[in-house]
Amino acid sequence: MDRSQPDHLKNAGLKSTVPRLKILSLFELGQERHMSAEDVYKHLLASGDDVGLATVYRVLTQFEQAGLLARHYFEGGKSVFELNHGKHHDHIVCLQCGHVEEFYDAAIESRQKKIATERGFAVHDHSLHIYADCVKKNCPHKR
Amino acid sequence: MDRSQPDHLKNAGLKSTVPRLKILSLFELGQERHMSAEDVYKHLLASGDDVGLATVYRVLTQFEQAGLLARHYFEGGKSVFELNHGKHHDHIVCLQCGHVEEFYDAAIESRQKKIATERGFAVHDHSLHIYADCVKKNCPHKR
DNA sequence: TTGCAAATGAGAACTATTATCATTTATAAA
DNA sequence: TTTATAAATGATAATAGTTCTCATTTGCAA
Ligand SMILES: [Mn+2]
Ligand SMILES: [Mn+2]
Ligand SMILES: [Zn+2]
Ligand SMILES: [Zn+2]
Repeated sequence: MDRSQPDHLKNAGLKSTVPRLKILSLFELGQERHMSAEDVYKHLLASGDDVGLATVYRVLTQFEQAGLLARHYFEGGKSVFELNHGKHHDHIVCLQCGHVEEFYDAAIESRQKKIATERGFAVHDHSLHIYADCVKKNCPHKR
Repeated sequence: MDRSQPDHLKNAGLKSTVPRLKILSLFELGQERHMSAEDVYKHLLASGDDVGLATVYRVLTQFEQAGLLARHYFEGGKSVFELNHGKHHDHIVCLQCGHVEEFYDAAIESRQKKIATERGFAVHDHSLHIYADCVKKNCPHKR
């Protein structure tokens, strides 16, 4: 059986407050999969929920630490977050329209691990971002 | 025959000014390979050369656009620069000591291109950063 | 209900970077 | 060589993203 949002928070050791529930459902409703703090803040404002920007930042970081969200650092400085479904993947970011596409390649993953291990590193994590233009599709995701 | 620094600048369409020459030789002397704007600024101060911080930022960006330097966005927000020797490579960053190690893997590179192309993207560039602890070496590169 | 640690919100502070603009400088013409 | 001038510089203001501070509010357990 599915668990409710308050349970998700409780399991993460976070008490279920109004701002946390609102932010979590924003991601779970899946309107937009990858969102910056500012994106989240604006979505909340737009739906009449007034949550402080500082709270948005705090909650996003807490959710990341609790494993509910994953944070990515794309070019452009601001971090973006997405629901953490436990499946690691990498990203292609379209430089024209900002569209983000996900991929996973077992061969790339294993070569990375091999390379780092051979050199005496214990891998924590990695990021692989491909910056490109979605030419064939003629950028259907204008922003 | 090797070309002088002023020639490097001239070839890049940049006139050879004192700050530009100082910044270029800082990278060419190779004391530190990967440097942030702040790193460059501090090195210059330390050697008695007073170049404005704004100039450091401007020159680094110009050198990047001219192809003299490559810029990387590691986690932590600040960009780092290194001499662009024309050979693309990726990075392993030690989370303990900050040491940066470089690698190149043809298999990873070609899989990336294949994946992006199959999905209709024209790749501009990519970044692959592995974040790790250099355990075997017991972090010999303390910062 | 009440108690209170935890969470929140408003705004200050901070960090990295870019913009503004008066002054200086590299270079090319005279 | 001077000189003209467009480009470059440096001080500092401004901006963007994010974190910190602290007085007030709130979830929740007794
Ligand atoms: Mn994703
Ligand atoms: Mn490098
Ligand atoms: Zn990956
Ligand atoms: Zn690569």
